[in-house]
Amino acid sequence: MIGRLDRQASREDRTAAIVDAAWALARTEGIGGLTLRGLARELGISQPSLYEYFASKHALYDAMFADGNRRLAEHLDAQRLPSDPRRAVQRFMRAFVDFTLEDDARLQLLFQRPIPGFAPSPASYATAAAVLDRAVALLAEAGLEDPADVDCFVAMVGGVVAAQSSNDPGGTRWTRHLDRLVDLYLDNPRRSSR
Amino acid sequence: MIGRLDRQASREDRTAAIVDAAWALARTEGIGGLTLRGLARELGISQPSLYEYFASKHALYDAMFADGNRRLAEHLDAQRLPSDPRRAVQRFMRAFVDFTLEDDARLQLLFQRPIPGFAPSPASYATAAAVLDRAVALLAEAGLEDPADVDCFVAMVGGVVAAQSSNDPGGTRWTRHLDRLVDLYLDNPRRSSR
DNA sequence: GTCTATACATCGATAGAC
DNA sequence: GTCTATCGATGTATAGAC
Repeated sequence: MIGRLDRQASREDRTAAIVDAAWALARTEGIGGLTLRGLARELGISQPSLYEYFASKHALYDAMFADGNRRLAEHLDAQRLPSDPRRAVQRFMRAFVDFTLEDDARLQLLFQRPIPGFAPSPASYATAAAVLDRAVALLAEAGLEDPADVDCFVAMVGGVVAAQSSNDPGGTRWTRHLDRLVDLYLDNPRRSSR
Repeated sequence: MIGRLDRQASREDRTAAIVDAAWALARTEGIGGLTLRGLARELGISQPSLYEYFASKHALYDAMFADGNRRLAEHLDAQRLPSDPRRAVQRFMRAFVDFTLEDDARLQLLFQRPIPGFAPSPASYATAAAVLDRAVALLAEAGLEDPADVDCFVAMVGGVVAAQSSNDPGGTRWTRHLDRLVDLYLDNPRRSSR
C-alpha cells in the first residue's frame, strides 16, 4: 500500500505525491508493469483523475524521468569530493553507481529503454545532460580530456552498472572493481606513449 | 510483408518460419511492439493459431532468444581466428560487437531486458552461456585468467555495445576504440605490478 | 477538481465448433 | 490444426453530475 492522495495538499504537492507513488509501484510491478488504473487504486482516486495532473501516461513517465535525474543530481552534489582529482573522480563515480543501482526501476527508466515509444522531453533530458557535464568536467581535471577517452570511460561505467544490475543484483561483483577501473582509464589516455 | 505460412511444411519448419517472421516484425515495430495479432496477420493465419506453436507470447520470446543466440554462436564459430591470442580476442570481440549491433531488436532481446516479466528459460540461457564460455577460453589464452579481470572485460564490451547502440546507432563512435580497449585490459591484469 | 460512467481501441489468452 | 467468437485487461479519452 502506498497511501491515499492528500486532497488538502497543494496541487504541486499532490503531483509530487503521484510521482512518488508511481515510483513505489514501479519498484514492485516493474517499470513496464506500471498501469494508470493500478496507480489510481493505490492513491485512492479514480483513474481519470490522473489526467488532471498528467496529460498522458508518457507525461507521467517524463515526470518520473525528470524526478529521477533531479534526485541523482542532488545525490551527486551532496558528495564532498576530495581535492585530489583522481580521488574526486572515484568518489563521484562510486556515488553515481551506488545511486543508480539503488533502484532497479529507476535504473531502467533513466538509462535503458524499457518503455516502447517513450523518449524524455528535451526539458527532462537536460537534467540528465547536466549530470554528464559534471562528470566530464571532473574527468578533465583528472587529465582525461580527449573526447575519445571520455567516451570509453562513460561506456565502461555504464557497462559496470548494467552487468552488476543484470547478473548480480544487490551484490558487488562488478562495482568492487570500480576504483581500479577508474585508475586504469585515467592512467592510459589515448595518446600516451606507453 | 513477410510471407504467408506454408501449411505444407513440417511443423518444425513452420515453427521456424514463425520465429523468422517475428524477428522481421520486431525489426520494424520494435521488440516491445511485437504483437501476436500483427504477427498472425503477416503470416496469413489467425492469432489463436499461434498458440498451436507457442504456449504464450513469452514462449515465443524464449524461442527468439534461443534462435538469436544460436545465430550468434554460428557467426562467432565462422570466424577464422588469428593464431596470436591477442589478435584472436580482438577478432572475436569485433565479430561479437558487429553482430550484436547489426539488429537492434535482437540486441535488446538478447542483452537487455525490454520485456517486462520475460526471462529466458534455462535451456535458452544455456545457448547464451556457451558463447560466454568461448570468450572466457580465448581470454585465458591471451593471459587474462583472473575471474575479476574477465568480469571487468565483459562489462567493458557490454558497455561499448550499449553506448554505441543508444547514442550513435549505425556509427562507430565507440566501436572504433574496441581494439585499443582490448589491449588496455589484456595489458593490465589485476595483479600486475604496474 | 473529482467523481461515475462510458466508450473505443488494443492486447494476450481461452472456449468450443469444425 | 485452424477457425470464429469471446473474455478480461489494458491505455486513452470524453461526458456530465457534483
